[in-house]
Amino acid sequence: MDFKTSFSGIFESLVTREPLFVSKEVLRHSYTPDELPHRNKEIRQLALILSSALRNEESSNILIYGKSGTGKTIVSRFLCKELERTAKKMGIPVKTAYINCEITDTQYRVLQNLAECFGEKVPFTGWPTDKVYRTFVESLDREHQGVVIILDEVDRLVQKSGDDIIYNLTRMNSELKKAKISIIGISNDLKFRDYLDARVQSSLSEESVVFKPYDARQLEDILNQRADLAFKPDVMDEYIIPLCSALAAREHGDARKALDLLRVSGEIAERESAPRITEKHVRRAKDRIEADSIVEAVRSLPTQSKVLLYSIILLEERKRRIITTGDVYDLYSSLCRKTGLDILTQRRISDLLSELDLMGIIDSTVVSKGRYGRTRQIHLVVPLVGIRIVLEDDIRLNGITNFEPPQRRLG
DNA sequence: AATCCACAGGAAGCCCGGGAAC
DNA sequence: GTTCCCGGGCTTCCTGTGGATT
Repeated sequence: MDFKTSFSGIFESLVTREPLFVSKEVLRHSYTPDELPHRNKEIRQLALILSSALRNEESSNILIYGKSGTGKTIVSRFLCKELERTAKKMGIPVKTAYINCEITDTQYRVLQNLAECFGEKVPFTGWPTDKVYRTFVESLDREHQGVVIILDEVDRLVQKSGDDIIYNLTRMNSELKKAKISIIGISNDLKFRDYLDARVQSSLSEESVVFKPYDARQLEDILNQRADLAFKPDVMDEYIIPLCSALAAREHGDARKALDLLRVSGEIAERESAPRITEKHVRRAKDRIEADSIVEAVRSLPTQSKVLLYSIILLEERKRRIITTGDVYDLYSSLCRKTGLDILTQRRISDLLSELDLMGIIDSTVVSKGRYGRTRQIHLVVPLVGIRIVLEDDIRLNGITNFEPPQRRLG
């Protein structure tokens, strides 16, 4: 390689390049714009329900359904902000709390988080749950106030820890003397209601609002609105936004994906010092977003899952026949012996495989092979080479690279 | 029709680290 | 220090199962 030609002028190009962005923040998920296109109906519907908090009345609990990237979270947060602002102007005490149940996914932690939102100090573990509950109730009831609690991804919480928390929260009003509480549950799962106990079902979804996926044209409006703020004028071809919208619309109208796509396209173009964003950048952005999320997911896997995944890769490379749970477990065990790691039971491995399946790293289907039993058929759905490198990067997996798996007798 | 394989996946309970309260 | 709680990772034990084989 000729260093003189390849690197000469590198600083000039960095200094003189014109950034395409005015503000990248506008394209991030955390940004809440002043206007939310194509959600007027839902906003009005929800505002009507929540407005009773401003009249110091008990307001209904609400369940919001919709797939990811349909604006559920952003609309709820927007409304809470507005509610608090209006209440402050009117001199009415209203407080809102937002909890993401994907992270806060046990009864204890939800209550602990809520208590902390209201200024209580509760350790993240140690107390009996009912004590945390009491602390929270007392903290709420110290003054007359309306309280709105958003439980985002509430389906995850119920799936993991049952619906006791929801039951307790919805029942809380009968215990409160001064404060009034209402709950907004947000769920990605449209069938979520069916998993709930009948009592909880009726009390949580006194009102329900469905957020339909955006279609390509609506996504375009959203992107246009943000792009005006995010980019300098005239930095992209006019079909870039329709393209991003169309690509995202194919994936059930996920606005978040559309925004990511636009932002990353811009970043790629900027890094190349391109004067404009073109289709080429969008295509590349799409590939990169997909690859990055896989690599990140694999990198953050616990060691045991990494070894497990590594054995799937080795088997996949041999391509002898369809991979089953038993095959993977055999190879996994010998890898563990070689590295000195504990060998987990097949039961546990079965769960880890389900997790990998859920993450979309492998694809597995349970099939029955008659006399030859019931098992999972497994295959990798991510690029083999890429994740192999990520796995071999892990120091703890040292010593298993270039591992020759023992031949397994054929069944 | 009965059998049997190779697991899937539920239930219960253990162990550990983290923490509070006494 | 002892005793209590919580949650996560894990094991043990278990029942269930679809269809080829007997």
